[in-house]
Amino acid sequence: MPELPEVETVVRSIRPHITGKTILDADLRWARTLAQPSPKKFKEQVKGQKIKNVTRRAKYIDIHLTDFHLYIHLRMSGDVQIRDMGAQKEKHDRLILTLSQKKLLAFNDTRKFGRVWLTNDPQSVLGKLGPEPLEKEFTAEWLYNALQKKKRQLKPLLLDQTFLAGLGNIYTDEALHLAKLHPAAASDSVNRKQAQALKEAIVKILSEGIKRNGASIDWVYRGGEYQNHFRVYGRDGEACMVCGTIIEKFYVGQRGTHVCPKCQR
DNA sequence: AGGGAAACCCGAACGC
DNA sequence: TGCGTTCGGGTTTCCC
Repeated sequence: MPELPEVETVVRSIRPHITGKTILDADLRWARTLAQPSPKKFKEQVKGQKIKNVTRRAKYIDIHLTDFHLYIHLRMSGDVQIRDMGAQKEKHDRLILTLSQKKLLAFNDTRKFGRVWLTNDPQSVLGKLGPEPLEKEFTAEWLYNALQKKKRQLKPLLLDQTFLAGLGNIYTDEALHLAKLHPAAASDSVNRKQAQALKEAIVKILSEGIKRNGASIDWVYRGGEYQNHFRVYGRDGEACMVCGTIIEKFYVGQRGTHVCPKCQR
């Protein structure tokens, strides 16, 4: 399931292959994939656009075009693939862009949760996002102050993309374990030292995920192997790698949550 | 404001 | 083996 490190992996893998190419045609295979604008307008507008660059903001893939930004959010099961012209269509393809130089860009998404936007106003898509955890703006001081201003459980707050943009369920569990903080703890109960530890844990966990090309639980295509290095995620019933206590699983804010009851108070 | 629930989806995993 | 049920993941939206 694509979280930030998986999205980063996709961006890095497609960027060198599509930058500089022109979009010749668009085949929209499931209308609801498109969040904005209408399918007809989308096709009109995207044709003839040249791909200038591919970047990432939080979990949004940002394809910079001549006059627009094409944003793709992979949500749960999405993937973006480059294929040769004439390649067989795949079962869960939602959008296929025909590119110059006989290439195709396919957005494939089994569970149909992923969405695509075409706009010349980045704010309309990204406007509400919080800071980027791997940028300089994300400091321990900022985190401490931001946590103080809220009275929410730590994990749901960290998952809130308007608070901090990029953490998903897996990496949040991992970061909280590394920082020795309990997911249900009140955000304003975290002291400066703990905020510092949490900041460092988040950066470390995300960087580690990127280094290992993502976790790929049911997202096998990229072959990420971070899943072999989970500290707590999916390890309920097994021993904590730090203290040997049995990892527990319960729900916080409707999300499956994994915790070492001894390390995380 | 924050929390809970439901909705959107499918396939894998599970129970019988 | 086959069939029905449950689960999970990211995000939005609605309700209390």
